[in-house]
Amino acid sequence: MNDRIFITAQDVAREAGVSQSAVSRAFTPGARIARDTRAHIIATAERLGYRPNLLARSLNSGRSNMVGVGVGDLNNPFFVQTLQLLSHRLDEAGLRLLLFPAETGGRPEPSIHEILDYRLNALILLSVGLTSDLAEECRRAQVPIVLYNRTTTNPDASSVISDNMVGARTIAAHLLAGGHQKIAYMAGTEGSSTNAQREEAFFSHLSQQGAAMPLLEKGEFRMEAASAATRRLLARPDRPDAIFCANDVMAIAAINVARYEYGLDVGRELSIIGYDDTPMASWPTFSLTTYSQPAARMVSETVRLVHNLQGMPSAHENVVLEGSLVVRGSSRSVTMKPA
Amino acid sequence: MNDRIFITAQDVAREAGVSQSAVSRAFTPGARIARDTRAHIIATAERLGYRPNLLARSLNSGRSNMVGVGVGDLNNPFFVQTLQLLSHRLDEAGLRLLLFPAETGGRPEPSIHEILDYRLNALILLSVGLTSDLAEECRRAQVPIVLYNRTTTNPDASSVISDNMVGARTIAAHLLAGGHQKIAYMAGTEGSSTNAQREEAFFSHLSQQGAAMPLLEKGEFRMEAASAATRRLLARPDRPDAIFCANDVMAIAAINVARYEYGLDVGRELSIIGYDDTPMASWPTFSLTTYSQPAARMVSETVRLVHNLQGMPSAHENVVLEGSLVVRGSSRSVTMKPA
DNA sequence: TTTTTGATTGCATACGTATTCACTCAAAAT
DNA sequence: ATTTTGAGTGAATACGTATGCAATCAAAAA
Repeated sequence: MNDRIFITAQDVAREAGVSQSAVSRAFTPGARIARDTRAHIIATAERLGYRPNLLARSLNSGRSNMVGVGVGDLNNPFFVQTLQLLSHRLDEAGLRLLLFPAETGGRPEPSIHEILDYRLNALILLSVGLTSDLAEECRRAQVPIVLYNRTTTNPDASSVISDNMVGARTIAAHLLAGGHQKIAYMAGTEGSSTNAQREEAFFSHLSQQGAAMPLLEKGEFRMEAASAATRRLLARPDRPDAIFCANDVMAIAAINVARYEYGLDVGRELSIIGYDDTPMASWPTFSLTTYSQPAARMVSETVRLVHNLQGMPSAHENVVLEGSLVVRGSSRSVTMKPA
Repeated sequence: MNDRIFITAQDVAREAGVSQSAVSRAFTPGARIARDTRAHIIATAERLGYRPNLLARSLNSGRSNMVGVGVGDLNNPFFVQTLQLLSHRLDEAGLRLLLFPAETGGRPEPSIHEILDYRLNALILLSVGLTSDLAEECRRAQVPIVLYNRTTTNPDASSVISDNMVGARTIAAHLLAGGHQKIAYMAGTEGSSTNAQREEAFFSHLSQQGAAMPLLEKGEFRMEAASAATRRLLARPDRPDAIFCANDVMAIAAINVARYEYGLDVGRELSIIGYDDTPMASWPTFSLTTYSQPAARMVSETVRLVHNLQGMPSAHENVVLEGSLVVRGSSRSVTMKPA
């Protein structure tokens, strides 16, 4: 069927007058082989244009040195940033990144099943929910799971998140300090731990402080849904004076709608706050107040987990990092006098 | 070293009372095997939790069904969009996407060398220049190359681009029709075919029409460089009344600087035009006039090429697709009366 | 009834590398 | 001079699958 011809270790061995084992050893750091022999073999290999077949190596060693990375929504710059960092960090760690679309329209992709059969060192899910089916399948395929920006109660998976409770409470406090009277929460994907934690902490902090129950709309972490949600909020007679959006993408959609469809002065008439601190948030057009997730550290922790899970597949860990509030112009910080 | 234990075809064979070949055939569509035998084997396999080892399969067949995708700058939404489309299309085609960072600070990554040893079906470079060294290396590794959004004179590579000459000329004509007197061109990465074609066509069309030679600044296709370039242009005594930026990212940087640092009314006092038609371009804040590159079709063509190159590694092709001008508010279309 | 056909199946081997084991031989220790 | 040591090497085998080849056997053709 296939007629591609490659130079193998056998060929090099023949040409160099040694055994195939010797060639293998010449390319294995720390293997027992004489200085001169190695030099000679390397030279011959170079001359013949030999390259070790990584598939064969992986098959032999039982691991592919590849990490599967499932991503849900690349329209979210936070995940693009993460993916970028991840590709570099994994690269530095000598691991290859197998990217696959994790869900299309909410349903998990079929390809994820096939991916697992590559003897992956680990599976990283970027903001993708973990079904128990998938967890079970990974267990059987002996592929450790690391959730990024999601948690789970499943003990068979690790996770790396930032402290959503603290973040949401900090934002609630910031809004109260700004003297906002009518606050709204724009929720992300229902059922995601990320949204659940932010929503829960936001509502409970407001309630603890004796503030009114916030309005609630669903934006699914996505631009279009968030635009629609914003319209519903702003069309109300008792229009809110502050919206906390569960991520930056929705916040930017909200700003666009508020400013260009309702002519509102965002930051004065209406405060809008996001979550993530995406690069765009700092652009002057948006100047978005938001809660920064430490992407670089989150990625570092993720890669560390992947490494740790190599030896001990069951050494699962749930990492929670601290973020920080970034105040910009889209929210007012001090109470305004009534007009 | 490694103690992971997997169920192999051998195990299934023993359990089902058949040979290993039979098991293999049971999982190979179109193989000669009896209906009942197959059913029995599949059932046994299911029961034991058997999954075929794709590494072994790839080693045997000589191709990994993986495609390497090298990406330079994920800060550019056009490539994010492309990556997104690509991940779905490749998936549908039964191919896996091996993502790797193609260049860090201008220099190609070392990992690209290692990637090639995975018996890739093809290597796709997203807006990354092809050095002759790399081309040679791919030739030896027998991995066909497809350049996306770049061309090359190298006959060992295919390419998919949109017609940059037509695009740039169309924009030049649009600016002239708008009565602009002092036009500037903000260049992308020097030495890239993409920039070369746009620059060449833009300049030559203006010159053919008897317009003045445009100003030239370099923005490297990147936001920060573009902001700096915009400042240099707008600080001039003979400030331009139009800037054609060689991509959307730079155009948006230019809008931000013009509007928030120089207080200019973009679209009236200063026309700014981009290239790509990134999702952001249509946001009301920017309302960017730009030239649309047909990402979906470009990706389809790319995947088609990857398929075609399977059998005939030398059947290289250079595909050029048509784009279209998208006029929005950031440029004026009609001549304005002098104030 | 004999021959032909064609569908199933197992055996053996290939894919290309890493690694264990046993062996050789020179240097060091006794 | 003899034993011990240890470095260096090759032969053999394992990793898990796919497939060419030959063998088997029942059905169909003669």
